[in-house]
Amino acid sequence: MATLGDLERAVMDLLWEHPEAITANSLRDLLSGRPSATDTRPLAVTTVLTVLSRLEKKALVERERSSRPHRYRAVTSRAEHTAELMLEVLGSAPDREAVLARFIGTVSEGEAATLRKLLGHD
Amino acid sequence: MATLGDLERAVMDLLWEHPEAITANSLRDLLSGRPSATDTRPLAVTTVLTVLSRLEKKALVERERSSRPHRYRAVTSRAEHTAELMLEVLGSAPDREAVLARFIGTVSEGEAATLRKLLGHD
DNA sequence: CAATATTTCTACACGTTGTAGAACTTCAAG
DNA sequence: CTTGAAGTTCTACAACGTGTAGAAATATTG
Repeated sequence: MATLGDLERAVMDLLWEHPEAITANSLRDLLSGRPSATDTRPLAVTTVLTVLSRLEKKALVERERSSRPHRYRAVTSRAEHTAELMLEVLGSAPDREAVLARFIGTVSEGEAATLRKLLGHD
Repeated sequence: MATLGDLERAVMDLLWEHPEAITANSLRDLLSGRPSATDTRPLAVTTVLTVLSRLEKKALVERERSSRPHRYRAVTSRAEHTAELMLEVLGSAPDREAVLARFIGTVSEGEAATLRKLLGHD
């Protein structure tokens, strides 16, 4: 699972916020409105299409080829994706428990409470 | 915090296994012995030095410039490093708790037990 | 000092990402 | 059907990171 570039990331963020599939043109408009794009020339649609293709190849995005302006949607939710990334990072460690210990030591108290709840029963 | 390439990773793995600072030449030898290097020409020591410099720039490695063949050591333990990476991934999520929920749902029962212990008191 | 070991510089190939024009395809209006 | 607009795919290139290492500079040691 490769890591995302800035634009790919921005596109994914938009797709994650949009439950319904969305067109490349809409995405371009949304991208133009985002903070980091102020005072920059709006992206060409082809640019957006290129990153969408790449994201599709990475299996992060799915497209409806049926509807004419193709519509794109994220394959997984951001939470799922992020959790997968975390597991991927953790997975490569031979000392998983030590990692978890460090990790736990850093989350906020509120989150620790959430974790306790999630782990609750046993 | 950038992500590591294969060789950078291999070097870090060796440094993490070696508590004492170690020279580039030793590292080259160790690298030649590792599984993925069988039937490959051994790396040039300059190659190892290059990646060590890059790792130093990334603040993952520290070198003793005092001793003549410089000696290198990892700045943090692998567990620390991995935990930091996990936090970095998690940090970029606006829905941290949802991510944690997914995450918890995937760790093994043994690890869940460890987590409970770590979160133990409340 | 001269030979040798070590380190730093410089270089290049290859893959990824941002970026977009050119060329091709499809669809709707006439 | 034809044609033009809208949409999609191809092709390209620059910038950057990484693997790789020779050349050049520097330090050690005999």
